[in-house]
Amino acid sequence: MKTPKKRTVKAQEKAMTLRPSGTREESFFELVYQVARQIPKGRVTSYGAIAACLGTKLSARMVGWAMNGAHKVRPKVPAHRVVNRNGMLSGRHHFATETLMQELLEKEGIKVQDDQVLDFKQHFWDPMEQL
DNA sequence: TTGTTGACCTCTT
DNA sequence: CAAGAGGCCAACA
Repeated sequence: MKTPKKRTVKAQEKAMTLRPSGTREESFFELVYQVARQIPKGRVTSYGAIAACLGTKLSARMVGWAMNGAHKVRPKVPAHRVVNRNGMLSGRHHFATETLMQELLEKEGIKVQDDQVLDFKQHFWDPMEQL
């Protein structure tokens, strides 16, 4: 019996390539992207909400990391509609321009001030509501 | 190969 | 009420 606690790179790669369950390329990232794409215009959500929708609210960090390549995947993922639990534009620094996120949100009808979404609760969109 | 970091969230002291 | 630590998964050095 080999202690499975030790996850070697090979094991990870194997899990990603073989997929014992049968799933092919549905990794955490893909799920995040799909959920983020379902965000309606003029609405915003939080990383934790997406993570919770996937079943692992503890992996909220991964959601943010997934957004790191959001602009690389196609179709593009509206990462600007995703903010933290406080409604703060924590990821604005990672966009092409720091104001891009705010501009996009304002363009969709969302008011942002002080890197914070006004009426965040009002514009909040729950992924579980659609899924 | 291992170790550290990362656009977070929640609990505990 | 505020601050600190823990935990998740994946990519980078």
